[in-house]
Amino acid sequence: MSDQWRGTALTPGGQIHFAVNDPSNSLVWASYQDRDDNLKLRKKSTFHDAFAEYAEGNLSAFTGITVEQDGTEFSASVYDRMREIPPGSVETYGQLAARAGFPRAARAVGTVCARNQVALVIPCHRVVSSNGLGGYGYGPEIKLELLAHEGVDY
DNA sequence: GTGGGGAGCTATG
DNA sequence: CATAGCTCCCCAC
Repeated sequence: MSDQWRGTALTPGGQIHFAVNDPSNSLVWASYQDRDDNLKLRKKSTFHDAFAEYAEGNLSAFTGITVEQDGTEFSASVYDRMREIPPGSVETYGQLAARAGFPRAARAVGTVCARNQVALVIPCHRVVSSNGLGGYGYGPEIKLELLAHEGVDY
């Protein structure tokens, strides 16, 4: 905690708050819902730039940034596969589970998504259910806004 | 189209 | 061990 800092940025889904681990220069938290920590605030960084670029339409602005998030092998694999989904397209929970090596673990993908600490950069919003939009931690409106921004209508 | 039930896999208490 | 979760599929109405 002591070697982290925080920032905010405006994205299509609204104001996002994030935290960066300083030594590793990696994103450890990003959320549309603010939290109460006492990290020092920074106003400029490559992370701010990436969010701004994304908002301006460079949908691949996050490819260069590294993310750190604890979890199991399964969740790590799910997050990896998720980042491979190109902006502008979506994949179902089931398809993602299959690519992660567990064809019947669609629901487990949902659980992992629900506990994702790094919204937007780990693109849970690109994972939809087989019969519709599926859920989203910050509400379906934000999920739809993000997809619309990426050129997907749902 | 609706609704119920169960399979299946992980995460958390 | 039990239960919940951003699911899926199938089978009846």
